[in-house]
Amino acid sequence: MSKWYPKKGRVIFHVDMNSFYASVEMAFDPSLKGKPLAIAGNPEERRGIVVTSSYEARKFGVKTTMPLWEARKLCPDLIVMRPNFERYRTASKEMFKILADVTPLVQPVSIDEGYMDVTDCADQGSPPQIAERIQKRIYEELDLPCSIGIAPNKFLAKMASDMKKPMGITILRKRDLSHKLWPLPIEEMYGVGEKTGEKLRKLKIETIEDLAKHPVLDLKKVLGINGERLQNRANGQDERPVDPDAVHDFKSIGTSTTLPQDTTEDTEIQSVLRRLCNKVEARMKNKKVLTKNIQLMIRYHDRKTVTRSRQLSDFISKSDDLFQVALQLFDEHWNQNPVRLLGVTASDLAEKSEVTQQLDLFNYEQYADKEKLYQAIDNLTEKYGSNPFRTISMPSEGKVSTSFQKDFLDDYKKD
DNA sequence: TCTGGGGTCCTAGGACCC
DNA sequence: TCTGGGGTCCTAGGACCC
Repeated sequence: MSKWYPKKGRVIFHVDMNSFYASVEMAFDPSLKGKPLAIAGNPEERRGIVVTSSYEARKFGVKTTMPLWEARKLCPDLIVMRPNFERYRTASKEMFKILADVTPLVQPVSIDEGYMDVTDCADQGSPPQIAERIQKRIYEELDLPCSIGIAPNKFLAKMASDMKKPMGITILRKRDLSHKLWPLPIEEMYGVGEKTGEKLRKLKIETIEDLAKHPVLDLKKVLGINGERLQNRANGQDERPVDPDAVHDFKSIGTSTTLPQDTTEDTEIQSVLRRLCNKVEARMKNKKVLTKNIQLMIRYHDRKTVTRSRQLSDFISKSDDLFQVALQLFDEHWNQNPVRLLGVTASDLAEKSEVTQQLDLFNYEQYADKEKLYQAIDNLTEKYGSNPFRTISMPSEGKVSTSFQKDFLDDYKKD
């Protein structure tokens, strides 16, 4: 039997920027400070919603996702700006640079929040000291407020950063659970949204403590595997590591738009799909990836939303190719009702360089040496899992069909 | 004259293969 | 003369988060 060692706990931070977009605008133009401000998509058009609002605006009841007309009714002096994403991205980069000065173990989860594993940063001071220093630097150097949660894992750190806003630092240890976490209403738990909240209420679960103590089989019946996971979290258990590389392996690139008016007009629909595909192409190019799966999203007047996708035999990246698939999906599945929103998403992505590298594998003169070929195959298998050969051919860069690859490989292995 | 746009993860059924 | 069981892939949809 192995010797028992006390398991060294982790120290995880969750850094959460306070009303980020609004705060960035205020840092950019200090005359906005102290005023009710909302950032909203398309303030001029109908269907604008509040994306972020300043604390001054929140006092009037303005909330994220609230339709703009409603926000203006609640707060007639509301200053409304459209988002400047470039500005936010720049601020975000600066913020993450400050975090990276503490440790490389930083995992961005969105433009305005991230986790840090500072377990091994004891040389820089106690966790609260480190957190204070981070908060101070972000405030003094970028003029931006943030809240920081300190806890033994991601879930608790996330909950902690939410407890004091703005400019809070909250420590949530295991021994604090019963008085800091458990009294919260179940809807405030990260991972519990509207639907799950309703299901839990039906089980008479009203606080996080109720969830923590509920028979787990009951939860599994209603929520599946998620029931068990939520209960573990309610009990302060969460083993997920802080993964600095998680940002790099993104899984899809998509864009969508709500039309100015619902339409059944074929030419308009086509031109919107074109625009969406152009945008996806540009973003894929930026990230140097190709796609093998295109998904089309159609939302109708009654907000009923339908998604249809197609798995392709070849990697594509050109707008024309994307458009061809998207339009085909549209024609096959549109029910002729007025369309409110259209979206195009590329998934099953692969890095362009690696797809090219895979192609090279089948330039087989290069692999006259069988050992070398097998080595190359093993490398790819290790990298991509059991079957790297499904994802090889690219129409635009030398025609190599999947079946050919398979046959070729079978032949090659025979002798 | 309500409810955007960017994502992730999970589930479930059917096809298909062995 | 009657239908197993496991695994993977594909598709569609739901839930959640910021």
